[in-house]
Amino acid sequence: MGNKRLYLVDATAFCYRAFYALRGLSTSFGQPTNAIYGFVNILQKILKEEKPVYLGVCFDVSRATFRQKKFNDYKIHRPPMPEDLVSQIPLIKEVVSAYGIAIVEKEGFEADDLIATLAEKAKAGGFSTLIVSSDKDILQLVDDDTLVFSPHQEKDVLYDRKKVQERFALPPESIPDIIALMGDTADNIPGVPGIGEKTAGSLLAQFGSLENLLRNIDQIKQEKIREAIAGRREQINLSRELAVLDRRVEIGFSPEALKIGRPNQRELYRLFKYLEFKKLLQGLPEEGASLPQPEAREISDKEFRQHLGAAQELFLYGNGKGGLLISAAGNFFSLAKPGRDAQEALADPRIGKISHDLKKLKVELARDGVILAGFHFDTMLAAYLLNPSKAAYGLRDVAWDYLGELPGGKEIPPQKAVRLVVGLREKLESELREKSLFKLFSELEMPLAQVLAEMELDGIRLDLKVLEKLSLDIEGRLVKLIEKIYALSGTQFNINSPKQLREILFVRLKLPAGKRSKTGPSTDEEVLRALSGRHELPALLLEYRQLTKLKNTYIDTLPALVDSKTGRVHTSFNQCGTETGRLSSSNPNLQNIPIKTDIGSNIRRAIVSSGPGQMLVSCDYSQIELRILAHLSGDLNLRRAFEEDKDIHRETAVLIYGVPERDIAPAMRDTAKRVNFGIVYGLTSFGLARDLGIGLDEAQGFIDAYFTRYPRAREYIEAQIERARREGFVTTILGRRRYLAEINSKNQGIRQFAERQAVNTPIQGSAADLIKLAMIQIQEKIKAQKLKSKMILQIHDELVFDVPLKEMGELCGLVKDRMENVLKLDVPVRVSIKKGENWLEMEPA
DNA sequence: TCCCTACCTTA
DNA sequence: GTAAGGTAGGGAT
Repeated sequence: MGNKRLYLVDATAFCYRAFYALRGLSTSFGQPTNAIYGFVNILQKILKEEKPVYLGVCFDVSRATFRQKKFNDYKIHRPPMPEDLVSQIPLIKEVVSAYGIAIVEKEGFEADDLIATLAEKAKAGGFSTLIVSSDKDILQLVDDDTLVFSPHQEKDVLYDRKKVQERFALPPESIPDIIALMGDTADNIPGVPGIGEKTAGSLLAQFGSLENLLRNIDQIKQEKIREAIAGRREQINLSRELAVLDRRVEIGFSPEALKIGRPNQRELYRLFKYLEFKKLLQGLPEEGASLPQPEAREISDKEFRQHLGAAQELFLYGNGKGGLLISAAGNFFSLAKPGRDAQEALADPRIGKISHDLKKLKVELARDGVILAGFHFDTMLAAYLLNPSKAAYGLRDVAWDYLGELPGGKEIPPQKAVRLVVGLREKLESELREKSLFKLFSELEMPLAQVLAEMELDGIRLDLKVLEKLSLDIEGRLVKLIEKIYALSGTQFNINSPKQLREILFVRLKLPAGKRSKTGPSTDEEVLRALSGRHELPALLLEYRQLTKLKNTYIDTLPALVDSKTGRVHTSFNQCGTETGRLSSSNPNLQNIPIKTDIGSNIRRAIVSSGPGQMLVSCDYSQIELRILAHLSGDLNLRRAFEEDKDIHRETAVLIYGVPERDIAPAMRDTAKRVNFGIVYGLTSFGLARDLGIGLDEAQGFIDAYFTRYPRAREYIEAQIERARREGFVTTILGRRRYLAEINSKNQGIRQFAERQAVNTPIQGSAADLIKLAMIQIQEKIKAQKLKSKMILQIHDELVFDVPLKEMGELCGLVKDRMENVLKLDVPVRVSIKKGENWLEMEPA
């Protein structure tokens, strides 16, 4: 055969598949794009892997196909193409054309028939054909010159005669016979009930052909199948006719017409930009890449002062090598290494610094001994406040969202980056002002960024000896534990693998499976605890899990993160890592150091003050979220409880059980405590029942009682949900926003999740506002009073300080004052203070 | 090497 | 029932 190969793609089939596989993808203005995205990905895969020269993309034009005319029932039961898919078809065709690829379609014919015809004609023209399709009935076309490629998530399959034979035990010619028996849901061809791929195959193998089978129905051994086939002769014959593809559609075939032309990059860029396909855009050459940009001239430190002039603002972007790209007073220039004059300007708080992620820049510059101060405008933080729910806040992401520019390539050239920052600053500032977020931005997040940079740079001292000893202890316990686990299991396996563990527990030991995870029976803590009464193994597994978790996550990991220069660990506080306004911490995450179990909390003994004569001080907000609920809702009973300095959980127990305080048993207080927690999370009867291990009715009873006694808490909760529905977002005490797009979802589960977020976000976010503001003021005071104390950690409602003994009194006083009085709430705010040599052994200060 | 799932740690 | 980050396994690449 000729060495030229024709590629034919069944576009309609892939559009359907992508449409149902990638639910929910659409542009910001509501154009669904899931089918387009899925199709383009398949197309790119073919282009990349096969490098076709001749390629045709075939579409159905399905109004009154010849099949419908011929067979009245055909596809009349099939619902019309969904509206959201219909709207994507023209766009897919535009993309295909932009790639320089021919579209094949003919009024009244399906893609399958066009493919059958073209493959037939290609043969005569000396081409071999590779059909790209996931349809079963296309396999009837497979022969020596015609192959079918079926791209699949797990495994692509290339069908030749042998492969078809392997799968169906029959040659390609028999495919219509198979479909006549088993049906084809994708094509709405009815099958015989009870007959699937296997039965159809074995029947046909036995009788040779459908025709022969129908002639000798009485020879079918299984009674049920015999009767089913006998009763459907007519339908089976019709189905077979439907399954046979038409290889003689009147269509011209000129191979040259299917030769791929030059892709129109501009058109692809326009389409992908319109469709908001960021990843695909990055694969294209950058728009205007050929246009030269004015060069940012490298200047010496001597020239710096001239270029700076009287500028009060500096736009900065790090080049990653300690150098800087700078824009000042409209001049663009670069600085290989900041000299004396430049360093002075960088450290001068009166000269405002503008960049994307100033905290990171400050930390990087500090490594070279360069001080950065005067944080003025951070485009990353601005974008975060405008919408804290974005997946990423890199310069590329923000430039795309607010300037519609998508810098290509892996890294944005610093030259380009500083220009983007200049453009973004103006745009973002006006949006912040429009949404009344500018004050929160400039008076809270901007100064906080500087505080966080200082905390990161200071770092935390570890006592490595403590960790070393813990590691050895645990190692020893694990060795014995593993031995016992293997013995009880009767085999050695990877205990860390939930998959293998599942096999041991539920197959080998035949223990009863509990709840299911996505992939099978769960082996999580709850399940293991439930099983621990029936067998020795689950309890050992729980201990194993706890010990390996502690060892791998903390004990053996923390020492590796000690900086060799400073001898300390320097966590990163992520200022745009949460949707509520909280901080997050990583590398290492010091916000989830164990405390709840004895064995775990030992790790805290390794987190120590910076030296002799220093102590750690931990300052904790008491019940801050419930106090904020009391403030925001104005509920009288909640407010009174805090004003009278009551134990809030006890008080809640009194109210929901309706008994005097002296009759509140510890278990009752505990129940009330869980209800209080639940309220803050957007309580449901289902969730509370699960947590308390009680029935739904009983849980609902507690919730009803709660809201009867705290009526304005209920009003507040309803008002938040209502607000989110009406305006699309909720806000915190300082006006921080979180958009909740799914609050009006038609899917009940999704909608209710958004409702719980609407309840929780103002509370959690307001608490975050409060502590962030306190951190700024505390840092100011520490500096103003020239204290040596350092704020080293924030754990959502707790601040940790490293304090010289002689500053203890002063520091504790100022911290307590700022934390408690930073904002005036309608209820008192309480902070408790503990001190100690390490973060575990602490006593009240 | 990258991505997803399962599990577990915190407030 | 809210909000995070980290590790390991395992499969796709």
